[in-house]
Amino acid sequence: MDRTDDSLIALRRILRSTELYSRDLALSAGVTPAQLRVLQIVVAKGGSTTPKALATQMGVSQATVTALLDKLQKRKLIDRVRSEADRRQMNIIITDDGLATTDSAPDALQQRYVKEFEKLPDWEQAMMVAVLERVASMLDAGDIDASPVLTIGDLHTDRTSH
Amino acid sequence: MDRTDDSLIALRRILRSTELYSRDLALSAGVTPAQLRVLQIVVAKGGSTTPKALATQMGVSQATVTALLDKLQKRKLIDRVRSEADRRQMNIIITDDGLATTDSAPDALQQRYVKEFEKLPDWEQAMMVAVLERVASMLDAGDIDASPVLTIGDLHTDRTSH
DNA sequence: TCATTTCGTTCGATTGACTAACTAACAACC
DNA sequence: GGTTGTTAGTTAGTCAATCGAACGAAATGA
Repeated sequence: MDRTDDSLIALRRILRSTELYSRDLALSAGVTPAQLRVLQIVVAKGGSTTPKALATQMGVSQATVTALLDKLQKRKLIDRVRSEADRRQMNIIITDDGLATTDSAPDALQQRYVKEFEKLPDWEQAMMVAVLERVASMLDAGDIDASPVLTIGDLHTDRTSH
Repeated sequence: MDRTDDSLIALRRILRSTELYSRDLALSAGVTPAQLRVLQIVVAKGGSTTPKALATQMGVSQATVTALLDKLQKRKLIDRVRSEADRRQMNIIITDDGLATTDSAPDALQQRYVKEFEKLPDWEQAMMVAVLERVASMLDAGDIDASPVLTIGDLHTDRTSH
């Protein structure tokens, strides 16, 4: 029918697959999706960060982050340590149990996607990156700064997509 | 430069934008995302359907649908009418106010995306569709029932395959 | 110094989701 | 008919995630 519809349908499939995976991954890791996201961000930041940074990156309020951290701390997946440099800040530290939890998240989405992506010829990879970035910029409001860590997998890079 | 990371980052930006927009969208229509999604499905079904059908399509329990319908009915966006054919069933009928709500839902994400997409030259549209469908199939488990309505609520649809 | 801002938390509320238990209606069957 | 089982929807109770508002403690700056 229409190319616009085709592209919307494909986009929707992408969104839905990702969401479904993220739920399954979180549940099989024994935490909720939001909690797993927190753990993954802390890991991506090198094992420690602050509630403020988490709230910004996740796009939720500090109050929400506090609630999530309460649950994670109660289960000993993270620790809170007051910062020496700025005593208003709390350092959120991932524990060994927390690391084990993120490690045990199978992350099937990333594995499958990455595996298939890397099988593609060079020109096709380049084309896909170009198109995805174009779509992202078409959707991106511009006032969005945080690049959230979803359950697609860890990225070595830590950019704030502009 | 790592193309795999670049593509994952772009994907995350896409997911992120969609998620943020879906919130604003529903709020500016004066209903919550889940409630808007109920209204949209009822409209898509021709203005009337049953709670059971809604629950199936949304991938949530009937109890959840009942709670959503309670709120929508209290605001006179839908009506409940007991079926004559099978008196166990309720027909969920959208009201004029409900129709007005779905019509006024700006759906900024889709509108902006569509507007920009349709400005692109033909070959570029074709390339984008091809890439998006490829990504979708790389992510997709295989079960699809995608419509060209891009709302985040659809992410919870139809988890029968998991 | 003192006002302002920032950081994190607490509190109260709402939304959306679940399960379990219930009522009402239909469908078979003997 | 009456009994049994299934299906549709609701009710009740619970929980996670989220928000805004109000707060105390700490840093900043005029």
